[in-house]
Amino acid sequence: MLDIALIRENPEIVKKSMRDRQMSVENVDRLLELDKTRRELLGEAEALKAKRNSESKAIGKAKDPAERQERIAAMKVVSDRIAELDKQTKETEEELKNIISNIPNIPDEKVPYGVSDAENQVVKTFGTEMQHDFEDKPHWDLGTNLGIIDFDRGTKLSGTRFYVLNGQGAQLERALIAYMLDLHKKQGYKERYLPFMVKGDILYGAGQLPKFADNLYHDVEEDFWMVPTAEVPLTGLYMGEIIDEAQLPMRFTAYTPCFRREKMSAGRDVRGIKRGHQFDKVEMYCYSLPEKSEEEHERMLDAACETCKLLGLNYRIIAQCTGDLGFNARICYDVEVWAPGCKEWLEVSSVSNDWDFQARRAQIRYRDSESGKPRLVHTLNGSGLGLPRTLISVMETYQNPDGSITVPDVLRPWMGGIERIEKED
RNA sequence: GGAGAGAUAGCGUAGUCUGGCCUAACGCGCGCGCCUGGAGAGCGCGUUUACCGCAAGGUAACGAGGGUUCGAAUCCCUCUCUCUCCGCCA
Repeated sequence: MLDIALIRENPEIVKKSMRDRQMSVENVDRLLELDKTRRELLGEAEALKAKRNSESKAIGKAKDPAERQERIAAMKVVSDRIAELDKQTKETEEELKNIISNIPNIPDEKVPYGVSDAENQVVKTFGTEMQHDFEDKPHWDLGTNLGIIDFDRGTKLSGTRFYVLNGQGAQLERALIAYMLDLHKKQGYKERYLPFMVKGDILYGAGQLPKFADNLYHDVEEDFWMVPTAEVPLTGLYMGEIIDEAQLPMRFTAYTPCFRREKMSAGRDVRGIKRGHQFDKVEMYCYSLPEKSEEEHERMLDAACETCKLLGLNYRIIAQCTGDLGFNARICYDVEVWAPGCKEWLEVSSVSNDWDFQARRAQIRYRDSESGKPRLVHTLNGSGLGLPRTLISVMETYQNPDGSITVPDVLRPWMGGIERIEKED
């Protein structure tokens, strides 16, 4: 959420940011109108409340019954007017909140302008669009042939876009999770094991509601929401709190499955495990001092890249353009890994600095040691990494001519020391 | 799922029966000052947040939301969470 004062004073900056994001801006004028109305209503209501408070005290002290009755009757009129004003204020604030909740963060000046993800910019490439000197197979063939991915039984259990990992496939998934968590721990991120279902207000605080409700799974009976990313509970951890300045930065890492409804178009990303309604992810998150958040952003991007590098994958860094930038983000870099079998770059991480945008919505503050006043923290989040696509890249990058898969060195401790995944009996 | 007890400021608690002197006492913690060679003890002062306003100042918040009332921490309703006991369960 943006600061209403900022919108009031610089509506053109907000409008430009929304145009850059290819959004319509007419709501901004309505918002300014509501803001003005709200302050007028408050002014009148508060003056009347001041009068009522003092007069009510006086009534309490008044002895003469006739005088009391007279003053009570007079105050009744005032109270009715206050009730009316409060009602109008509430309605105004509801509409205002509804609009401001849907205004996205303002892109950083470093974010390149672009209409869609087609205009994202490659910042740096590490490695190549490599191909083996034999015919590269896509992971769905590799996985099916080795018996480590079972698409049919996944569909049987849960429908389209679900799959089952078998044996060493399952173990490889588990190994990747453990490897990533341990790596991020070394990088200074503290591990958390979190609930996979959260309450609605946590999703609101993280910026997922109300705008993205139709991408979420919701248990109506108990009003639980399945997390679409660990970012949501990681934001919720300190929602509404005032953090001791000495505690910052607070860096966390967590594994969770992610649940997304993804009303996907038929025919797009249908093969393999690239996009599903449930997938594993290891996330990084940071609560930062405002002055340090750019530094933390670099640090987090490095942490995500190091994961790819140590796995021996070919990867590149992409700067999201204004048209692709996520709602909460002020600036965001994607990390993509090369998959020689599918012959495409796969997004495995988005590393965003949300600035104070998410913190304002979730009311996450710290006490500034100099002024003694609470100030909003900056929050950052980044995948480290998304599992299925990392698994794809590992399988396809490390495939051998006979269809087996060499286990990357760094994963072997979690794979019982085996060097190669071969067809199981 | 059943029965009961609770939720007040950083923490612990008083106030609720009997509405007004309660934005709210007290203790602990924390901060500043005095005292001290230094520390402690002691003493004094201070210690929530948001919103409106140039300011003076004002308004709001006692788990959340609604209601009654001139006036609600206090009375009524709904909900959430915590604890204890019983039941059930991986």
